[in-house]
Amino acid sequence: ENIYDRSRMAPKTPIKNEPIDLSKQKGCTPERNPITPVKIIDRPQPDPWTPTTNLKILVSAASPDMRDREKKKELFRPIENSEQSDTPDSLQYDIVDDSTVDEFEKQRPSRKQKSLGLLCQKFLARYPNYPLSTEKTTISLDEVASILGVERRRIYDIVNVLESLQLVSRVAKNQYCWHGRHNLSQTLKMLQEAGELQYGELMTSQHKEQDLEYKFGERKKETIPDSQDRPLLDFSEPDCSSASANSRKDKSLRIMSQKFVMLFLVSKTKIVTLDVAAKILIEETQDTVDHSKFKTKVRRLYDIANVLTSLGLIKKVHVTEERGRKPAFKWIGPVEFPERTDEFRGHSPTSGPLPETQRGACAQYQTSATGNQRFTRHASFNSAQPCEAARRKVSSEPNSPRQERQDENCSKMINLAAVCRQKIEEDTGSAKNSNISLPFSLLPVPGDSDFCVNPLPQAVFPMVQADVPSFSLPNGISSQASHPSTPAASKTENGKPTLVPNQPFLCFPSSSLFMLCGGLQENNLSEPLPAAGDLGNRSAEAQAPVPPTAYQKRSSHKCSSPSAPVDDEEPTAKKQALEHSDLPLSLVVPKKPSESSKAESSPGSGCSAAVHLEINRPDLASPAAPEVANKDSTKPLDCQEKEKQSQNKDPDEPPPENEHISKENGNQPFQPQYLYVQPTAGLSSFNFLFSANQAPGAISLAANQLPSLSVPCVMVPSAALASFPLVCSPSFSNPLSSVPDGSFSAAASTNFSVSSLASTTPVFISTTGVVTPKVSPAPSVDPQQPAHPALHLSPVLTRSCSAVKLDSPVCMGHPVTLLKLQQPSSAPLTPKSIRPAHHEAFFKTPGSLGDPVAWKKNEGNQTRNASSVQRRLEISTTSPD
DNA sequence: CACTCCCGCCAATTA
DNA sequence: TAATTGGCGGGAGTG
Repeated sequence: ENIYDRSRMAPKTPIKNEPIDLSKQKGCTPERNPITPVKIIDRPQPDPWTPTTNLKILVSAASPDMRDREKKKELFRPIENSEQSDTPDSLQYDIVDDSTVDEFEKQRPSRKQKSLGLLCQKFLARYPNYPLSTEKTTISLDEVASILGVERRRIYDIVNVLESLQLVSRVAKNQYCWHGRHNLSQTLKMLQEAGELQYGELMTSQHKEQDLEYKFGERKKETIPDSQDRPLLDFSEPDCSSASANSRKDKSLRIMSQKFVMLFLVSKTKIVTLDVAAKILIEETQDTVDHSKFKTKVRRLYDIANVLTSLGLIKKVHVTEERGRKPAFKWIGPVEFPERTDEFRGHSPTSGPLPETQRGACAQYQTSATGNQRFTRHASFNSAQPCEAARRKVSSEPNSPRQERQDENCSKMINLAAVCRQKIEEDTGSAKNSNISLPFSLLPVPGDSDFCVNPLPQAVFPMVQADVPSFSLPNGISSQASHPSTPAASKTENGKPTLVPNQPFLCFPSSSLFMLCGGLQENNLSEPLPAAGDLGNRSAEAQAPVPPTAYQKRSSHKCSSPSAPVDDEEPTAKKQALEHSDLPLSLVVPKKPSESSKAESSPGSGCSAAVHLEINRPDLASPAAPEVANKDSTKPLDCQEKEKQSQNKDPDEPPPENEHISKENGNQPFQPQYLYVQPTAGLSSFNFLFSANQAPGAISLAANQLPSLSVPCVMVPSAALASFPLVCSPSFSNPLSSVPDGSFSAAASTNFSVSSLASTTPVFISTTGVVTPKVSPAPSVDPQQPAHPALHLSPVLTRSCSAVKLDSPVCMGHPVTLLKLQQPSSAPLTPKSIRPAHHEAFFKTPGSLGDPVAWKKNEGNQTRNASSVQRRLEISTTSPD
């Protein structure tokens, strides 16, 4: 560090080419400022020039090996201890062999040693992950290049990617400011949102069958106003913006990196194959896919992937499909973004108590968003590189450059999100004009808009957060829900608040799964749970012991973790464990599922889709729904919003229990209460809705409180993504006995298995009442008989769902039935029918999407601006000193 | 041979 | 105009 400080002095431009060997300079004291950047000779000399050098060296030495290992193992274990180790995960692993290797390594700098990934690690090693806010670390490109012994060009590669994640920002020529990972979670969150908008459809729709599907296997999100189908944005669409020069920037590594990350965040499996990513990223056309272009894209993706790997956000895996095994990357970073992922990821396996934090975060988020909105304008276009333009422009405004930058970044992101939303809105509703950025929250869209769900993460969050802390959802839910609900419920029914409050949930942290169990209260409950419990004995334990509250054991990790740390980074060990389930390295994906098969294969997708559908169809919601909504209002605030959206669905779902439902609906005696759970950890975009009241009576959870169990849960894929596996067993509580009504019964237990892929993804939700009554006979349902039956799923769902039944390892022992919620309407649909629609959606280019014109217009304008904008950042150059 | 991806030419941007 | 950035793709290293 010392080094830099000094060195950083004046930013002189370095001489570019002189081949000075810094390498030799080892001797040199770090101090020597690398004013001129010299190229260093390739061989990286491990010699310690600077104090930190040693570390680097070690790392480097080890790293190559490490990399290899990675492949084999899981390399990333988060290192908790080392603070120094900047890089969260990756770095550390390197350390392994250090001693031995280095020398010899030096000797022969194999290609690996020069790898960008390694280089990136070295780079990251120089800076703290979480720098004190106070000190701003300035990065001098030249300096770094010389220190690391590489050409600047390589540094740009790294910095550009880091910049896309806002780990650094460009301050001026040759100068970058190191921000560390403080903002990482926010950035990811924004990307996720943007990604959902942008790619949600794709994901869902993609039919590219070959490529995409297997991966995503599903269309996760149609949630988006499919009707419109338009993707939202194109962020960086290069093509469009010919106007200004989108030219370079559009294609920029930076944008590509963001998109790439988005894909992960949107993907339910969290695995993205290179080729798919390349295709998606080649916005131009899937069609034209030039081979050459494709190749180039892939090269770039490797570059990006190497950096992301160094950051510990992804790891390489292989997806096996028919054709064979394809290289792919799996997201191992945080899935949820509480606010500060960082913290979590660090370690706290325990439930991260985020509540406040998150809220705070949210608040900030919003704030920033709003604050930034101004940026939005620029960005609005955002489709095309909003980011850069924004940032650069912003910079133009001189306030505090740095801050602004960050703001900018945030703003950019936000803008994007906003844009997306807008679009969505537009789609849904109507208004198109608005270039404007919306603030943050989505708007409820007129009419259908409900779907919007996605958009509102914030609101949701709070809830979750709250929950999380304690035990993750359950508590929070229960608590919140209960409270609010209680009154209502109580009124309605016996006045028991029971609904929510007591529900027990189980969450399985498995990366993707969540289990929700209702009705823990009852003793019985425990049983079922336990079964499930495989995953976590604890879960069982927890539940058992604690009646009212739900506890999630693992969930705590996950759920709570909204931070989702689990998989992500932190717990290596955990991770591994989880991962096992998830996927080791290779996955096999059913790429081409025959249709029928397909259903099976992609349960998750199906489900998601189904869910999605539901969402979309407000119609479903019986008239009651609205009312309900109102009522809901009584409920917890947070929830309400979500609920609204969800409501539609819910109403339906509950129905599964015919009786109750009917009653309910009619009477609405129960107010349907839903709890919305934000997708916290791992779930990227799922929303959970729990109907607090739902069928309380039906459920008859005797327990006063417990009744909650019976509450049907609805998963809503948040906007697009949704594809997470969830399992909710409303009835869990006693599936058997529990169902007084019977209606429930079936639903009661749920299982879901993770499909192979699934491990990560599939989620199932069973609502107590399955939406479609048709199927099953409630009565018949046995807990054991899985599945089935009872519910009916929309076709789509069905297939997926049906498949679902499996027992995943996760599954608990006892057989649970899975229930899927579907929309009523859906039933008739066949998957096929559905698909087509999706197809279209597929890759559309932005233009294709919505109104091309409109878009373009906007974009164009913006673009111009953007283009015009140049980087002004300059450094005041005042040397710090 | 297929994957990876390093290397550095050279154009677009900036200064 | 010079320097900085960074797209791009040849082709080498690896397995």
